[in-house]
Amino acid sequence: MKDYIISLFNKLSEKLEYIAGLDLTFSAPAQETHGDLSTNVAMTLTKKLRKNPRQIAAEITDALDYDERIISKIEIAGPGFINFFFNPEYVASIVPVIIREGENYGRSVINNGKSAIVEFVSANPTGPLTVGHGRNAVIGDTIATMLEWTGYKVDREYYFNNAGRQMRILGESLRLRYMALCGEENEFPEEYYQGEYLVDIARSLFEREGDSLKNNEVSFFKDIAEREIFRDIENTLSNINIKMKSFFNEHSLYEDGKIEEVLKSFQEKNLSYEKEGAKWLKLTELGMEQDKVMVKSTGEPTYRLPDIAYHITKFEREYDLIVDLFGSDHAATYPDVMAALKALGYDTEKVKVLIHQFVTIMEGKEVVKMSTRKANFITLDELTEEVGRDVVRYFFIMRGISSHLNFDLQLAKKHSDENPVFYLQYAHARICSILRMADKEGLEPDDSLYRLLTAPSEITLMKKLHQFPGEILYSTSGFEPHRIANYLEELAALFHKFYTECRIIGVEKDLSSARMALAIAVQTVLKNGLGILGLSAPDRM
RNA sequence: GCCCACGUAGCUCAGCAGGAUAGAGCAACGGUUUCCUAAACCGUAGGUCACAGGUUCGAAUCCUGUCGUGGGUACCA
Repeated sequence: MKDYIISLFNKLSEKLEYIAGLDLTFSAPAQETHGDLSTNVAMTLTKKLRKNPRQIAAEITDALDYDERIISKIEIAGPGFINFFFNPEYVASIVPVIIREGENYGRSVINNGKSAIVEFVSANPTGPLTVGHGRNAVIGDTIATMLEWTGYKVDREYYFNNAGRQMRILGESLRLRYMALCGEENEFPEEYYQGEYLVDIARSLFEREGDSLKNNEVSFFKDIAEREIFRDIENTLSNINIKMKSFFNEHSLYEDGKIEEVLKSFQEKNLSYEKEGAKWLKLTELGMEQDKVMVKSTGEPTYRLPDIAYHITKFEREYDLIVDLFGSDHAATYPDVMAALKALGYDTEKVKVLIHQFVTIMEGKEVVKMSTRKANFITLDELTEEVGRDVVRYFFIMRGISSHLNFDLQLAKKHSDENPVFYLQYAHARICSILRMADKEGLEPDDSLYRLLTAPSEITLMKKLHQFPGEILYSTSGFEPHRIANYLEELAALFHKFYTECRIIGVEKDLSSARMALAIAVQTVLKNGLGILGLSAPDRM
């Protein structure tokens, strides 16, 4: 609908010069009496034209040449809004369109031929994924799907680091657990990984191999811990419907010599220096506040160097769009990396860094502090088992990524039936049920009869259906997956209202067929939308 | 101290490319089923959009400051 109005104004700019090049905005007014779409152009032009806004609005509307089959009325209201009213018949013509496009309704081709990589989760394999990682996982996966719906070919990637201090401690933790089973008394240090999962791994090792592994090095145990934990992580992700295309090991950057290459490039560009035995990156020269260490005096690189090298591989893999999704605890790290990449000549415009805020876990009124090392966490698996995949996914996607999220575990467990996700799924199940029933009655849908759909609740419902493709585009360009969830809730509400006001079965036959077609259109959009969010669309509940 | 995000109904949160009377769910109260699924629908009540300035014809939305919350500010990632 908006597209049509925009095309009108584009044509208009030939007649009225001052329209050309304007940043036009059209929005759906809050009140129905204000029309279907509204624009404030006239008000924004008052200064430039030195005229009364209503006068300008009149000038514009007089010059507009529109198709009366599409627009029924244009009026000037309030301080100078121009309100457009659409012809109900045009609104209803969306039904056959949706039925024709089916599972593709809402997809667009604007990014066809382009490729994107979305990096997310990226938790180091030191323990099971927690509820905290869940938000990252679900947001990342949904954004990837949204990008696919606009035409991108998308790769989902998980980046991890299996070297360094934390992993050594992990290996040592497992070794100690194992040695204890072999009968060797030991003290388990407080700073080691306390989690039960390591005890489990140790136990299965002992059951399989007895005490024959006693003399192995720490690295042997580290490898085992890593392998087992990764298996667990992949399983956890698959439980909430997430499949990574690739797992990128930081260590490979050393083996390929990428790290060395980056160091050399910085040296060549005179962007690094040595001080106190460490190698520093001249970030101050790139406009940052202070220089940072790239290689510690111990010879180990800090996260910056591999992060830079890793991003270079993304550029070398020739993605058109590079999306990084981090929790706010990583917010401080990426500006350094971006500045460095830019200095090395990479087009950082392609990189979109998304920062989501943390989930605060509440147990009633108590805040639950989680730490993988201290093992006082709630795993994502536990949560999924408790409330189900759909609820987990919906919970993490339904709010804006920049808002802090409170998650009351007691509430989630107790009132899981009241989760809004059921509201959406119920609307879908209800439609399926009606269609089953109608089929039994020998009724058939007929989308060519859409002109019969004129009831107010039908019209508002169909206007909502019109908005779906635009909503996807808008949500995707702003990386705002929660908007899809909000949209679907509104659509479901309008359907439920339609359901209570209009009967599908038991009315005149043609009207019945037209309403069945409308129901199918709603079902299609719900299913497509739920699919984008990674949720199931049940046939019955 | 400095940097980032956030502060909207009792609770959890939408709205924030400036627009017309600030919304939803839950919780509270009341109503709707001889009729396609009541996991639904309708209604009542609930607000100084943290606070104070500023920009604007117009601010929950943009800017500045204050307060509060979370995160960061390491030769941890």
